[in-house]
Amino acid sequence: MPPARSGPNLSRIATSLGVSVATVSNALSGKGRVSEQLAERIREHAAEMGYVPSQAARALRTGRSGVIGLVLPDIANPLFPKLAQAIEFAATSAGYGVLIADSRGNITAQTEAINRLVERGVEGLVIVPRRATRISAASCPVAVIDTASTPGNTVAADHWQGGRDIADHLAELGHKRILVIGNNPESNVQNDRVGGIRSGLRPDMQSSTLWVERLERENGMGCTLGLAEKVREGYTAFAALSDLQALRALTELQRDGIVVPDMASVTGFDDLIFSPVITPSLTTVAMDMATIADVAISSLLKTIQASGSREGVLVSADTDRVPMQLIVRQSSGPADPARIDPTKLDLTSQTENS
Amino acid sequence: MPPARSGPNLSRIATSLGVSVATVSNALSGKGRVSEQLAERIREHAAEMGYVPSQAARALRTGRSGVIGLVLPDIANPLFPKLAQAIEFAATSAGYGVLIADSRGNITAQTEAINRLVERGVEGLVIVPRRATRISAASCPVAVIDTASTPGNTVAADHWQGGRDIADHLAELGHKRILVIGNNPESNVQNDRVGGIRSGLRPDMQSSTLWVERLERENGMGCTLGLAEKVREGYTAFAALSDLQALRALTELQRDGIVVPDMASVTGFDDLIFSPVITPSLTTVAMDMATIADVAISSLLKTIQASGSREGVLVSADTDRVPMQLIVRQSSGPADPARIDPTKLDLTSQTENS
DNA sequence: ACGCATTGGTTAAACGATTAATCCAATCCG
DNA sequence: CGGATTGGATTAATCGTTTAACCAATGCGT
Repeated sequence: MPPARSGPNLSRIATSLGVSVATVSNALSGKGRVSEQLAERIREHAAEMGYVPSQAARALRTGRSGVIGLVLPDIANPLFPKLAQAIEFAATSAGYGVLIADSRGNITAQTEAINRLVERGVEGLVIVPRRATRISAASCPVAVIDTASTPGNTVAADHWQGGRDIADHLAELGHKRILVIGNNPESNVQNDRVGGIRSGLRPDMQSSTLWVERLERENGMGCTLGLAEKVREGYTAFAALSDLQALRALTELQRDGIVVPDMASVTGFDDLIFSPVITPSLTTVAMDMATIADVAISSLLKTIQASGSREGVLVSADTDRVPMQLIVRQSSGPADPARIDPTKLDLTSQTENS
Repeated sequence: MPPARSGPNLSRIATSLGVSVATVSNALSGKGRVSEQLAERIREHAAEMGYVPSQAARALRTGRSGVIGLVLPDIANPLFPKLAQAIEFAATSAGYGVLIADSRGNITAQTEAINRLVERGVEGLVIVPRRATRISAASCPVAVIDTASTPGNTVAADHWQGGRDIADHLAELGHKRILVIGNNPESNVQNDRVGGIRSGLRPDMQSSTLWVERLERENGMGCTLGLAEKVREGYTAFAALSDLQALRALTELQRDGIVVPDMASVTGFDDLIFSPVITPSLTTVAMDMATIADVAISSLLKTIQASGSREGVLVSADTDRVPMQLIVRQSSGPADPARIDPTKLDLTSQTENS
C-alpha cells in the first residue's frame, strides 16, 4: 500500500479549481500559455493550500535532481566550516541543494562516498581532494577545489601568490632568515605555498623548511618543534603554511619566553576561526571562499547544462585561481636582531595594549 | 522532450533478460517470490550493466527520500567538522544521505533553510539550534542537539557533568579561585557548563564569570581580557567554556609572561582540532560526537518510521544526555600561589620538554 | 465568408520503481 | 482424484510533474 497521501499536489489543486493539472503546472512554472488572471488565481490558491512541489516527481520527470554533492575527504579539516558555508550559499542561491559526504581519510572510502552521492542522483560534484589524490572522474561533472598545480583543478585560491605576499610582508619587515613550517610535503596546496614564499624572497634572505609530520614520525605526535632553538640560530620569522601550524608555533614560542612579534614573527595561512582572537592575533593570508565557491558552483552548473547526459567531465572555469588576501595583524613585526639576545628579554606586563 | 535516457533501468534489464520488471525489482530487493537461480542471474546481469536505481523514482513511489537534513545555524561553528562528520557517518550507516543547510545567524534564514530542506523532501531534520532559539517544529520529525536544559532537546552532551568534571579536576589540583570565561550568557550550552562547574566547587573555592561578548561590546572586538591582572588578584585557574576562549586566554596569559600551567591553569571545552597541538596542550572536556550522532539519528529514524505521514514532531530519545570525557593535558597543573609573585618568574627556555 | 494564425486551455504519455492483484502451473493431501 | 495450496512469475496501477500534441474558440486580413 502506498503511503497515505498527505500534502496538496497539482491534481488536488486542479480539481479544486476545476482546471487541468497541466494548466496548474504551467501557471506555477510560468511556462505554457495561461491567461494572467487564471494564473494569478491558481498561484493564490496553491499558496493558501500550502502547496509544495514534489522534488522527487520533478526529478524523475526532468532527470534533474537539483542537488549537488560536496565531498570533503580531509578528516575534520578546520577549513570545512567556511568552505561548506560558502558552497552551500552559492548552491542555494542557484536553487540547488547540497549533499555532503565525508570519506574519513581512506581513498576507497572516497570512491564509495562519491558513488553514494551519484546513486542519490546528484547532478554534479564539488570535491576537495585529499592531498595528492587524483580524482578519477565519476559519472557526473566534477569540480575540483585544490590548487592551480593540481591536474584537473577547477578553481582554487592562488596559494602561490599568497605565499609571495607573505614573503613580501616579511621582507618589508626586514626579516632575513625565515623558517617555513609545513605539515606534509605531499600536499599540493602546501607546496604551492612554499613555492610562493621562496619566489618572493629577496636575494639577501634565506629560508629553510620544517615538515611537522615528518618530525612527529620521529619524535611522536605533539612533540615540540624546537623553535626557540631556531630563534637562537638567528631565525626571526616563522611562516607556517596553515594557521594551525602557526598557532602551534606561536604557542610554543610564547611558552619558551619568546615574545611575538617583538622577538620573532609568526604568520599563517587560511585565517581560521581562532586567528583573529588569539594574543597576539595572527597575521595570515585568507582565501576568498565566497568567490571560490561561486566560481566552482557556477562553472559546475554551466557544465551540467551543457552535457546533456551524465558524463564524467572535469569542470574547468575561466578563473583558474582566486587571489588570496594578506591580513596583517599583531603576530608579525619588524625584525630586530638585538632583541634576540636572551639577556634583553623584556617581559613586563603588556596587558593594556589594545 | 524528456532528456535522453542514459543508464540502465529496471525495464532495460528486464527485456534484456526476457523477464518482467516486477521480477527484476523483486530479485534486487529480495522482497517478492523469485527462484534463487533467477534472482542470482538477475543480480549478476544488473551488476555488469552497472545498474544504479533511481532514487527519484523510488522516492516518488515510496514517499521516502532516504535523505535527512542537517541545519547548522551557528556561523562557522568550529565544532562543525566533528559534528557533520559524525552525523554523516551515522546517517550513511543507516542508508541515509545528508543535506546541509547553514543559516548564517539570522533566525528568518533558519526558517527558510528548514523550508528548503523540507521542500527537497527530507524525511527528518537534525538541528543544532542557534543559541536560545526555540525550534518551532517543521513539517517533519526534528531531532534537536543542544543541551539537556533546552526545551525539546533530543540528545546532547552532558555539559553539566562536563563542567563538574572540570571543577573536580581543578579542585584536586588545589585551585581556590577560578575565573570562568564564557562567550555569551544566553547560550543554553554555556549556562549548563557554568552550572556544572559551580556545582562542583568545594566550599573553600570561589569563582566568578567573565562574559567575553559583553566585554567586547564595551572594549571592541578582540580586546584584551585582562587576565594577567586577574592572576595578580589571586586567580590561579581559568576555566573557559569553549576551547576557543581557552585558547584566547592561554595566548593572552603567555603573552603577558604568565607561564601555563606553572603559574595559572587553563581549561576548555570541546577538544577542538587545535587543542592537542598547542603548547601547552589544552586540558579540556570532549563530547562523544559519535554517540550523540548515533542517538540522534537512530531515534530520528525511529520516529520517522512510526509517524506514517509527515507530522512535525520533536524527537525524543531514551538517552537524554551523553557523558563528556575529561582530557587532562598540559595546560592544567597544581595551584602554586608562590609562583604568582612576579619576582619569581622562571623564564629559562623550556624547549626540550617532550 | 474562408483560410490562417493566435490565444487559452486540455489530454495523455512519459519518467522508473514499487507492489497489490492476478495468473498459471505443479504439487499436496485426504 | 479433485480441490486447495504454493512457488514463481506477470500485469497493471500508482506516485506527482512535465511537456509534446492536440483542440476549440476567437480575431483578422483578403
